Amino acid sequence: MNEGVEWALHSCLNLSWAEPGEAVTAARLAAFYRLPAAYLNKQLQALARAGILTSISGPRGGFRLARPPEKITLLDVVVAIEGPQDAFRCEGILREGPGGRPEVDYREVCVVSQEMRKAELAWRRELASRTLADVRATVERRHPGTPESTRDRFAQLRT
Amino acid sequence: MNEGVEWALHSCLNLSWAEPGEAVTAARLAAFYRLPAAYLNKQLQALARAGILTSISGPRGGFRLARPPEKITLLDVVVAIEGPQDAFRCEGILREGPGGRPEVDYREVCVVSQEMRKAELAWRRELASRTLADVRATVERRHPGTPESTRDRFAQLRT
DNA sequence: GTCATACTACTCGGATAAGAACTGTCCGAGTGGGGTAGG
DNA sequence: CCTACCCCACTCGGACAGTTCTTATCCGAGTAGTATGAC
Repeated sequence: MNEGVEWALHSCLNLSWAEPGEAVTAARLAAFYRLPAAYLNKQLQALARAGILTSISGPRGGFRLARPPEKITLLDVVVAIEGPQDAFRCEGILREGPGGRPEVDYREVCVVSQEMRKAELAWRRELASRTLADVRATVERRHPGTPESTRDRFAQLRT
Repeated sequence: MNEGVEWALHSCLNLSWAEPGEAVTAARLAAFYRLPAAYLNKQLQALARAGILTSISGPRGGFRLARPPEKITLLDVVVAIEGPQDAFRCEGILREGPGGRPEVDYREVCVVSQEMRKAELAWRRELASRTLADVRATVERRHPGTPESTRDRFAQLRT
């Protein structure tokens, strides 16, 4: 799985702690964890294309969450970065086997493919059941000072 | 996920239908689905290293299952090909953040990492609950002629 | 006829390239704010 | 003093290289079977 997934999840989390209505630039989000700014920008663009973030150009621009954290699941973020295709690639191997028919969709017929999809569905279901708000609440319960310190860090990085 | 996973799963399944005690060469397993023989051989080597297959050199050599299909889970095969590491790479991003400590294992502390691991565990659990024997039984129920036709194919490919 | 031996063909195993995907970097288009000059 | 305009700095966005991982290929080490010759 792409490394950008980790960056995207943490960046979304940090954005959820930003001042309401405030846009945070990719440079500041990157400085938070000493990440390469231009590359993080690329990932944030993907999140914007997926409708998870809104991007604002120009001075005072940056990114902010496009909808409340309760409406953003971890699966949304993962799919935005990784793409919607399944991790297990069923290349229709049976099509090349004996008695294979080109017109058959072997993702539906192949038992191996079905089992792999079932497992992947369990993974997706788990990710879809957790929202950004859930994660944020857990973090705040364990480390109550996080929201304030995050806002402070952003303010400090504003130069 | 590597394409070799699909090849490995189907090859193991085909091996489970081979004559008991018969070793099938990588070339024949590859010809079954018109796969590149040398590369499939590489995947089969990984399965052998993982203890799923036994490899025999020389004439009349090849691969066969190292243990009965009831004792081989889909997870075993996936791990043998993909490696044991998690798909979600937690690079300890928090270590570089404010107040990060180098000695902390952030896979245990980071809430994001925990949620991702939980999802991945669900995936692994699903794969571990299905054995090669289960898949084989399902295939035989839907297509009763498969065992015989598979053996015929192997015999035909023996030249 | 039997046995030992050397040979040959066959298979796995790891070392070696080609290709694709991920990671990282750069510069241009667009935008909003602030300074400035005029009324 | 107020307003309109212009310039500039700032940010995203997509186009452009470097590196790692996946995919594919090849040749050598080892082995089992077989043919051959001697006894």
